[in-house]
Amino acid sequence: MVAIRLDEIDRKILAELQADGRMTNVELAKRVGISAPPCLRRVRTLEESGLIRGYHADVNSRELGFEVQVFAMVGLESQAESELNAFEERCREWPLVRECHMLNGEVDFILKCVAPDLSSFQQFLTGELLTTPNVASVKTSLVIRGAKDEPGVPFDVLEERMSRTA
Amino acid sequence: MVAIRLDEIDRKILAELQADGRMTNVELAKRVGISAPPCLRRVRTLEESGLIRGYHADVNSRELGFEVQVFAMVGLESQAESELNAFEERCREWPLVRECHMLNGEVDFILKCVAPDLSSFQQFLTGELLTTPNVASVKTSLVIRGAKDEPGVPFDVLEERMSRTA
DNA sequence: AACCGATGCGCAATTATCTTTCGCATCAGC
DNA sequence: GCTGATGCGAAAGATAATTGCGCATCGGTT
Repeated sequence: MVAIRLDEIDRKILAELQADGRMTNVELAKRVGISAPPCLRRVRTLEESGLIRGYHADVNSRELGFEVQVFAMVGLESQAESELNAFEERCREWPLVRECHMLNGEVDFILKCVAPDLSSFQQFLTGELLTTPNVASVKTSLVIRGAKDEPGVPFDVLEERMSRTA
Repeated sequence: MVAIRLDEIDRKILAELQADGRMTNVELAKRVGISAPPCLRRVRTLEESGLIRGYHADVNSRELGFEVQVFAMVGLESQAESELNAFEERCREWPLVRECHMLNGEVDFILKCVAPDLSSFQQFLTGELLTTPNVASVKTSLVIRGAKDEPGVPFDVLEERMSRTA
């Protein structure tokens, strides 16, 4: 993963593909103001550099049958590095856990979970999470409703910064 | 948004496009075991039904210059519906706030934020979030490191459920 | 049991897009 | 003012998307 120098065209490409990852290359090229071949080369470079990690369809989880979304705050008994790694590895194995972030402050981890219904989440909570060794405390909060869920990063903030730096 | 009956092929399509949203239709068709034309028709139907909300490139935010990721727990003075809506609307306008979920329990909202660096987050926190009317308390937690960040939903859990129902 | 409309498949042909190759322009460093 | 590196655009062949159409299957009906 080499550090890449991005020009404005690259940033536009990223912004466009973040907004619509299935855009055709010719459409993308048109929007960023270059022809298709160099545009494709830039996209490939961005992919290979790791700046673009992948492309994902944004699936409506509720419609699909995942009615429940929960944030879980987890505290561990021991914060030794090996214990932290062990817990993270567990999280990677649990399909209902979609995100796991280590935090500063009183809580060690925050988990974003989904589940088909409350009872299957409770089952996961009591049967899996709470019985995991080294887990000291778990506080869960149900998502009542979602107000905003934007994927990725705000490119307008980035552009603003770039123009100030330049 | 009509309720759609999904068969196994549809679920496979969703799973594949969630994993790789830029897959060509012919490749997708091959993987789910039908020919290209009906596969494309199914994808269009899934898009129109709202089950597929869109496609997004997964951009490496840290590489791009967003070094800081923060979870903010927000409590409001008043939880009247109009006040809740007003706060949600504010969140939608803040580019640094990527997600905003209303929670049950002591905290009213959880916000997932990104920022280029700590100082620009502090600036947002003190200059915007904390000065917003009706905001009673904000507790922030910096993400030390990310352990898991899977987009979308676990289709294997879904398949399991379906087979039990059938 | 035979009919029949609805649904959904695959094949084939057309159109659009992707991808490679090549030559040319620009620019930094010497 | 030379020279190598970089990146552009045009053209062409390969691949994929998209449309039209005929056929099979499946329920519901007579």
